[in-house]
Amino acid sequence: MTALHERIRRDIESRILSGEMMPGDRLPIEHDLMAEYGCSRMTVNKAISALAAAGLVNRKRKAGTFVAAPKAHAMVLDIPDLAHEIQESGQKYRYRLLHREICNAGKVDSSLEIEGDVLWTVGVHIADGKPFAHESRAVSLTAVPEIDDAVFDPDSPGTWLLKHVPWTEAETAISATAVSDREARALGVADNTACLSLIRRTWRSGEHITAVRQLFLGDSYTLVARFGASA
Amino acid sequence: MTALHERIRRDIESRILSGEMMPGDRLPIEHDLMAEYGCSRMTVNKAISALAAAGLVNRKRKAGTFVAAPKAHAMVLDIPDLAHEIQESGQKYRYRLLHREICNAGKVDSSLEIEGDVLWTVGVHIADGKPFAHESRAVSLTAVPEIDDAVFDPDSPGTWLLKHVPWTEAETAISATAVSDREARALGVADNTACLSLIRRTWRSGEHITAVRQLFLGDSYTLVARFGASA
DNA sequence: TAGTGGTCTAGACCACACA
DNA sequence: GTGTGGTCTAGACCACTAC
Repeated sequence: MTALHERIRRDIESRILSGEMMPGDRLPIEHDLMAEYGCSRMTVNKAISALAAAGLVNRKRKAGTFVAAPKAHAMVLDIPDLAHEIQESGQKYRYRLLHREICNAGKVDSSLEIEGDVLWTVGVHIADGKPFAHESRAVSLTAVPEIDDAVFDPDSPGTWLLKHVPWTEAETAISATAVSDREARALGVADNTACLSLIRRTWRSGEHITAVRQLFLGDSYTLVARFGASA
Repeated sequence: MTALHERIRRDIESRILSGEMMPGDRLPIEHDLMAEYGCSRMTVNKAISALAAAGLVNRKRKAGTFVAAPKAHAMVLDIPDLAHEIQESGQKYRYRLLHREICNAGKVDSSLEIEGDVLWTVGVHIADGKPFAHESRAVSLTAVPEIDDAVFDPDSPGTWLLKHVPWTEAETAISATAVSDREARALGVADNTACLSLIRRTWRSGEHITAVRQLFLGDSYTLVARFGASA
């Protein structure tokens, strides 16, 4: 038994997603939907408000409720967790630490855009013995002083951070780049191979916690973003 | 004057996003929030339900409402519209059609994964006279027969489709690749330059409308996905 | 079993935008 | 003015589940 407001929402949503109702079409007014479903206005309002929050419809006083034009930007991007993803597919995951150093952020890859004293780590993510991704990470020692005591060979610094330091904001920048010679060696590929570069920065109440740059081989890793098909 | 339920939602949201409340912490029960804000239970419920819908809290009967652990996957990806983006930055946008053909989908780049008879177009997006992105697109003639009459030199096929054929579902796959010699010539770059590849497919009520593969120079184009900072 | 959220009602007044 | 959504109330009963 699904809730009535949920049934109303799905009814209308499916009419929109199926193309039966086109962008710009006007929905019945709340009063008519009350009659149609035999319920109170609050229930109808809850259903339509949910659609409005999801961006499927626009509501205007006096004018009514209209099917919105789908927005191509603002898709939902699924960024899988490396260790989890690999283990799910039945492969054996491991992180291999290549470099670890306490230093000033100025010494680290400038694309990470972090400041102050940091713990800088470089390593590779390995699936069934095969290098899968290269990672260069800086963790702010001001924000996370206790990370100095952590050990990173079975688990990656990312896993350690997830367990110990919750973040409240994150940003991921995606671009393509050719691997440098050092990175190519670590990954076991030819120089200048095309790689997908993910730079992720996380904050906690405005304070920068960590920045990481991960390189994936271009032909073996794909990110997918979706819009629609919420059913 | 903001609505009361909105004020309650923001109050609690800011306590979570600031890190004042940690994942796992329990929120006050609805009855206590009623007293705190001097309102009815429906109003409190609307505020907390919105937080639950946004994934910031988890609600459990008998147990209470708890701050959720932030999910790294499911970030919001902003995919800018090419023509719009370029014109906003004060540059002059143009699309140059390189190839146009009615053919069977089998002849087109297999990565587009489309079937049946299609209109296949290849072209480049140009900003201030400089090639910016390479595009190969297939449009289903079954779904959009009228596209045969369209002209694509001032506007791109994507722009035409946006105006004429609303879609209901979309998927974007992001990867990195080295450009082929033909693509490199069209873009005016060296062979094997690392590029960001976006493959987007759109549907309308389950029917495949179009698939497009766009290549961007790796060092001049970045996608950004965000989590948090909803204020 | 009892505490908590999930849902719903039948009203009410207000704010806005179009006529 | 008038029609539409925006918000809110003061209850009610139910469903789940941790205790």
